[in-house]
Formats: sequence, structure tokens, C-alpha cells
Amino acid sequence: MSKNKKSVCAEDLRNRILSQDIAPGSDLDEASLSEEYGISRTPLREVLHRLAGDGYVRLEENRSAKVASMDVSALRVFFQTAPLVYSSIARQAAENRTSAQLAELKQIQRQFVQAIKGDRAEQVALLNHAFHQQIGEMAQNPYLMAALKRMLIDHTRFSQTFFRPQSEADADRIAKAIEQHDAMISAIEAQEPALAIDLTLQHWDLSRDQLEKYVRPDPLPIDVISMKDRRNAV
Amino acid sequence: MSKNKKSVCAEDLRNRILSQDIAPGSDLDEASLSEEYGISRTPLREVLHRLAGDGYVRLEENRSAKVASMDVSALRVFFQTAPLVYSSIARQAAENRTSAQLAELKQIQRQFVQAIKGDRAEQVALLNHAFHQQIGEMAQNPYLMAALKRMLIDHTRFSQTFFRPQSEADADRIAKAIEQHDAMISAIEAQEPALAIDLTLQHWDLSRDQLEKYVRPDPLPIDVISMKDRRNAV
DNA sequence: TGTATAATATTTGTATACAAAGTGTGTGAA
DNA sequence: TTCACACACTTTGTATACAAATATTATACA
Repeated sequence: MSKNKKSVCAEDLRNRILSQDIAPGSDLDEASLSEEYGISRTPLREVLHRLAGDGYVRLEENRSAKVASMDVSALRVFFQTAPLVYSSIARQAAENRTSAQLAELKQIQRQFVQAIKGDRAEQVALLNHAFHQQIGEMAQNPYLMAALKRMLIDHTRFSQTFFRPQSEADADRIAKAIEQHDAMISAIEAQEPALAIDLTLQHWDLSRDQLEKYVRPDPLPIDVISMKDRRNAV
Repeated sequence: MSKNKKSVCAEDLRNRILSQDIAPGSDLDEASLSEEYGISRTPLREVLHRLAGDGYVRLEENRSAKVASMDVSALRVFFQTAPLVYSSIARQAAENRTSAQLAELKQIQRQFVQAIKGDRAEQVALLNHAFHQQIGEMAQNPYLMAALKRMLIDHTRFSQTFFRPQSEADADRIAKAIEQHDAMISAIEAQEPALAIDLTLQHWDLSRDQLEKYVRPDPLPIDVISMKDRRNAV
């Protein structure tokens, strides 16, 4: 763990943005944040500038820093681009991974499973983020990594609901996600790019279905109202 | 034009890095840079942190900021990735471009041609950079844009020699590049994604051949030595 | 009541001073 | 000469004070 306050601050801000603990589009007040993290405004501002370069926040002259927004038009592009980036990363991860990176990936997956067992939804989402970012590291492609990191910012924020199971079906989906992660680890370990791509696209399909449900949820049940009306009418 | 010193500084540092006016891997001294741009170290450091997020420089604790390096292993990944990113961007640019963006692209191309006529090699490289970045803007895909920007940092630095014609053949290649740019503009204007991709890949082939020549230049002529030897022997 | 404008308060931007870490050099002992 | 260590010097990191800009409130006037 990094022992200095500044990187703790950067790391924590990233996590809070990913967890939507700080909502997309909201303002970040320098004074209160610097007090919260026990640092002065100077290093805090440096952190904000760095996060701006990473796509977490947006900076405007003489205006407070804002958390990157998530509008509907962005969602469309997100769905268009995800399969391309994720599968390209998966291919290269299978080709280029080192054994040290593989061990790290397995470690993340263990923590991921533990967090699910413990119903720590926020941790689960962050560990899922770390899992996919680690696969990005394995690809050893700084160009695609830049795209992946930006995708994961939005993906993790969108999928906040994913890891808070509301029904039996939700729990099944999470179990399936765990299995898919394990399969991806095996494919990467065996250095089989084609298989890694295939599994990644399956994993994406699962995630996409869930995201679509979030964006276009089941309509509210209309029976309740109509029944009342009927009773009143009788 | 931005009138404040800070964004001038950021813009100029970017350009100097792209032109290799500041060499890859070299140290950036805060004191001298802040003096040079007439600002104090505080805003300069904020600029450096931003550039770090954008991939122009690397920051380490208690060490001076370093310009992003360009090693041989990076080159390999660059060649692997460029066609994918460039063609994906071209497709979406053709699909999503606005007319205002198109006008801007044409404007950049005019300046590009002018700079070539004036033999201003450094300006040419930067305008070529601006041209391809503008196509990136047209794609309206922030995820791929992040990858494109990082590719262009390295591409522009690698291709510094491209726009300093040494021979008739070099001049021909530059003329061909101008034509290809014009053709790409037409394809994007006509909103023909398939054509835009095709032209982009052709443009890439031209650039790639030149880059390969830069990395693996023609061997030194051996005749000179052997002739001398022969003469001495005779 | 509603709007425009002036005064005030809050927040962001920058410079400077000082603390902390790193770098280099010179001296002394083996 | 070579290595080790102390000291001076340079460079980076942070806090604070103040300047500049924005946001808010109060007041005057229609």
C-alpha cells in the first residue's frame, strides 16, 4: 500500500467515483476535499489534474472540478465499442501475460469471490473493475489500455446495480460471472487467444443484458392500479 | 486562442514533445520551465500532472518529470495496434461527423499543404497530428479517442523524419499523403464508412513503410570500403 | 412582485516560503 | 587508489497567503 496521503487521496477519489459514491456530474469542492484527506489544496489540485487526464473528472477555468458525466449518448457509444476493445485486450493478454501478472489476476479473483460471499456489493464492483484492468495490464498495450481504462470507468459505474442481487435470477447471473472469470483465467494461462476472445464476448453478453435491463427496466406493475379501479367501480 | 499562460504552457509542452524538441525520456526541470513560461511552479506542476494523465510525461515521487520514452518493444505494439484504432476511428468519423467538424478538418488540411510548400517540417508534422486528431474528434467516441491520442503521440514523434524530404522519392510520398488526406476528407464528407476505412488503411501503409525505413534504414554503402581495399590491394 | 444592479461572500488560481528528499563532492581511513 | 561517510547543494513536495473570478445576497427601482 502506498503510505503517502496524496496517492491515498487519488486512489480513494477514483474508487468513490467508480462506486458512484460521488455522483456523475457532481461538483468537487477543493477546500472540503483537502480537509477530508488531510492535505492542502496544492497537492489536491494536482490529483484533480491527474484524474482529469485519466478521464475521471472534467476541469474548467474558474469552475469547480466535476465528476465525468454519463449521458445517454455516451451509453450508445459504449455499447458499440466495448466488444472491440475488450476482445482485443483479451487476445493480447493471452499472448503476452507474464506468470506474475497471472498470479495477481488469480488473487483478485479470490478476493472477488470472497466479497460476493460477504455481500459487499461496492467492494465486488471495485474488484470486478480491478480484474478487468489487470487483464488490460497483461495485454501490455498502452494504446488499448487507455481506451480500456476509460471504458471501465463507465462500465463500473453503470454496473453498480449488477452486484446487488434482488432476485434468484440476479444471483444466478453473478454465479455465472464468477465462472466466466475462472474460464478467462484458464484461457489466458493456457495462452489461447481465440478462446480468451470467445469467453470475453460471452462475458460481455451477460453484462450487456444486465446493463440494458438497468437502462430499460421492467415497467411498473399496472395490476395494482387497475384492480383498485375495478373495486371502486363495483 | 487561449490567452492565459497556463494553457499556452501546456500546449507548447505538448508540441515540443511531439516534435522531439524535448527528447523522449529526458528530464523536465520545474524551476527552469516555470521561469521560461513566466508562471510559478504551482500551475506548472498542475500542467505536468495533466500531461501525465494524457500520456505525454511520466511522474515519479521525488524525481523530475520525464518525457514519455519510446523503446523498441513499444514500436512493435504500435504497429500491431494502429490499423485497428485508425480504421475504427475512420468508420465512426464518416458516420458521425458534423459539418462544423468537417470545415475544421478542411481548414487544417489547407494549413498542412501550405506548411509543406513552405518546407516547415516541424509545422507539417504538428498539422498532420492535428488532422488525424480532428478525425478522432469526428468519431465522437471518447474511448477510442483516448487510444488514438496516445497512438498519435508516438506516431508524430516517430514520423519526424517523414516530413523532411531527402530525396525525390520522399517528396513523392509526401505528395501522396496530401492526396490521401483529400480522399479521406471526401469519404468522411460523403459519409461512406467503408471507403473511409479503406483509404485510412492505405494511408497507414504509406506511413508504415516510411516508419520501417526509419527503424531499419538502408545499410551504409559497402562499395566505398571494398573499393578502397581493392585499390590498396592492387 | 419582478428585475437589475451593487455589495458581500465564497471559491478558484497563483506566488512564495519552507520542509523533505535526492544528488554530488570532498575528506579521511583502509 | 578506493570505499565510506558527512556535508553542502539542488530539486521536488507542501502549506499558506493573497489575488482574481464567480456565486450569492441585499437593495433600489419600476
